[in-house]
Amino acid sequence: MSPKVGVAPRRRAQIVRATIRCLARAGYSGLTMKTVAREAGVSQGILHYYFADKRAILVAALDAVTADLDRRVAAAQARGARDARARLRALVTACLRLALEEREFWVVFVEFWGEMMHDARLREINAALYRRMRRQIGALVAEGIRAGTFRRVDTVQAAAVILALLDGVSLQLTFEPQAFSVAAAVRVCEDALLRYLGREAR
Amino acid sequence: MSPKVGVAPRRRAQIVRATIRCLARAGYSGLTMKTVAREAGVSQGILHYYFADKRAILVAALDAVTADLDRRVAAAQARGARDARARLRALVTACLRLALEEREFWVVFVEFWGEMMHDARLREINAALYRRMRRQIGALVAEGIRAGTFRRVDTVQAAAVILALLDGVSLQLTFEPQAFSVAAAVRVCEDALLRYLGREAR
DNA sequence: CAAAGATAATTGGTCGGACAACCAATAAAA
DNA sequence: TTTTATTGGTTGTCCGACCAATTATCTTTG
Repeated sequence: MSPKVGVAPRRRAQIVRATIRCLARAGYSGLTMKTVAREAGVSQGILHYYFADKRAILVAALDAVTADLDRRVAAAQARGARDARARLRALVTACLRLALEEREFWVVFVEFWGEMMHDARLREINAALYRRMRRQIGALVAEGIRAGTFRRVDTVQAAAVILALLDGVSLQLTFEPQAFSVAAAVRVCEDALLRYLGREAR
Repeated sequence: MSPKVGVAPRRRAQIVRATIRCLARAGYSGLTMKTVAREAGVSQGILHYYFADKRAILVAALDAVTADLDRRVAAAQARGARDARARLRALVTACLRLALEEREFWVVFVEFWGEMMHDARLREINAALYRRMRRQIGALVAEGIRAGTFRRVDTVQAAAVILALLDGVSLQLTFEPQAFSVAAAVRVCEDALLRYLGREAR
């Protein structure tokens, strides 16, 4: 299909990054091969040299976005404190900041949700990301339980709940940024989660 | 622009409903005036008689979907028990069932999220829906507080948190229906919310 | 190590098709 | 008979895909 050596990987990445920028700027419906080619600074024909068709570029773009998303989350975890509660706060902050301040990636991610409804391949990429996220969050919760910080909650359920809350709050932050500040959102989320996970009511 | 009497309102509604069905089936990117016209059983020319352009149809469609969404939620509230806790459960159940069983509306709603990023008019319609939902949920929480069922939480924050949780869980239900059943999702949500709102740990 | 040959990379341009928008003609309703 | 409603067909535009031709980059070999 496409070469595996030489400049190929770099070109592919260049095209994918250009696609993400175009998506962030004009949206899914405004995405054309022409604008992508111009954004990447290459000719239109080359897009079909590196990708079978437009859809293949989209799949690669979602792959790149999801990879970037959990790379960022992992980074936030790495430099977080050892304490489970502090690491949970770090994760929450990282996710919410991403939604409001790194608009490009979050916008593209939300745009893909609509397409996933009608494309199993995109859906699977997203499902894999969510499995990784839930596993990571679940491990964090389990750690807190072992340390006696959190109550003995079902870690699988807790991971789903926490991820859901983050997605939902991120959405509200994105659509109504004037209604909530990131700091306030982090505080609210943390408060809600500590109450959900806490061993006793404050 | 478009007539306000005669068959006009019915035709407009007919076109909008056809648009929603097409969106649910083929997605935003697969939506064409031709398919909408065929789905509505009218000619293509008439779409431009009742709507200025394609975008206007989309705006009307989002209007219809949001109106339907909070009509359904309100209905679930109306036949719910008087008790705040039971009404919260009814609201949670209604929202989650909507996401999984009334796929048509939920799919279309999620598809619009992507477009909202690039269209202020769509964004405003959505923001209005969310304000109504939060107001409704906030009132429910306030009622629970007055009755002594819930702790003295900030009702505005609580409404945002509850709505966020519902959106997030609905998304996971939609993309990975095999991973969660509706019943389980309702149970998990209710457990999480009661712990969040409860006056003391169980 | 350099010329030659092979392969990879890139271009500009073309093509059929489909799209949104428009309109002239006409049927139905008031 | 005037207004409202509807049609079928037309139009110009733009899209994704494709391709022939050209250049750059490796590989082999004399």
